[in-house]
Amino acid sequence: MPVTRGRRADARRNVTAILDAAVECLSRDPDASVADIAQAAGIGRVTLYGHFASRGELLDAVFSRAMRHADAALDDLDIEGDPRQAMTALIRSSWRIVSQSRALLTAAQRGLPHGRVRELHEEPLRRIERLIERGREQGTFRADVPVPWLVATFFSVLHTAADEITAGRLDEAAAPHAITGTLLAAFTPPGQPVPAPE
Amino acid sequence: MPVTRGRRADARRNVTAILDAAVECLSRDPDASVADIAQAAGIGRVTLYGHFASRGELLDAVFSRAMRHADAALDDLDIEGDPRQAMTALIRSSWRIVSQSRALLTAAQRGLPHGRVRELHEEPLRRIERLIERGREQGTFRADVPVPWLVATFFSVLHTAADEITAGRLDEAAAPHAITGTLLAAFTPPGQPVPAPE
DNA sequence: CGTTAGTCGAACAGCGGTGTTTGAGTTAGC
DNA sequence: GCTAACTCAAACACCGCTGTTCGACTAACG
Repeated sequence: MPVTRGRRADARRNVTAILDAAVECLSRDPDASVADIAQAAGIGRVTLYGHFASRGELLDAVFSRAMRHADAALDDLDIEGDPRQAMTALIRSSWRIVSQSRALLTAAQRGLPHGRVRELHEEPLRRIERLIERGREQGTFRADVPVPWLVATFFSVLHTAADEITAGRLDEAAAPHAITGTLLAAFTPPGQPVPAPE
Repeated sequence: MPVTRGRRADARRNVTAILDAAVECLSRDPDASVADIAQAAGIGRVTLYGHFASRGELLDAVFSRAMRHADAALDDLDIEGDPRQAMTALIRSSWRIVSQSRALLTAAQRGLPHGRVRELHEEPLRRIERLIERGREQGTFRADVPVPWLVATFFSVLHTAADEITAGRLDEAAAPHAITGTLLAAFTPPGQPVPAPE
């Protein structure tokens, strides 16, 4: 019952402590146990179960909170104007978020029911979709492949970059250039020249 | 002890039956248990352990066999000539393989030690690397991002397409066009026009 | 046709996780 | 300062999985 209001102050404090600890633990190990998380939060396992009925419920809460934060961070971003410039900005902001909480995604994909991850991604996803559609109408982005495919490509490239960095095959400093370069090229309509990134 | 020669005929038959069943089970459920696999192979669990000392060893055998098959399938493919055309051909062939055994990869990533999956990917991976390098030297592919990054992009896009199909968001028939279109664009040097796929 | 390699089911031990109960202790809030 | 809300450690039952052992059975191979 993680209702955050009407409860005692220490209870509320504990809920966020659990959530924070969960983020930390799951980022380190996507299979982290409830016991691990409780310990990292500095509370007893029983207390945790007092707030979240099951491991799944906790996972859901953790991930959906992270997505809310991500979406909020994207809120103060100007999506209007030249689609290509807007896209570059959107990529940069998204990259910051993804590169931070990539491990969390793995945990969510492993422990949440099929489709739930996507469901929680819905809002930030629609942002990208809208921008792509606008760019298509103006002829800036390619129209010979479906929009959902371009959206998927967007996410895919970001996550791949994160993976490559963790694997030590991609320099963290070189990532932004590689990502934007790749995505802007992937979005360019056949026949048009690939824009130089940055 | 999966030494395939010098053993009795039924033993050899069983080993391949196990491997086949494992592919089938793990494709359906990446967390399939040893019991599931044994049952699907039509043999006892004990017999399976007679051939593979542990779950991990079985998984390794399954996946490395799959990779050997994949690499062999790529062998009769002409990589010489125009890099762009060669790349298109390589993408098509790789796509056939990936789209078939994508679920297997998930199982391998989950159950094999870190890096082992990549290790087994090494040979087919080098194929792509060589082609990309050749294309760079000729100015056909972009040189402003690292080669390993382009290789990672290659795999990433293929796997994403497979995921999108399973999720029902991408039409199977539309996939090849989307994939080659995206990858050829992503590989194009800044300033050069994006080639029309196919 | 005999020997040996291989198979089989049942049963066991061990592990690590989840989720629950109990009863006593502590802290917030009025 | 009283009470209700909350915390906590320990212990429990339960689950499914892995990997092993046993002894009997059966099929391959020479």
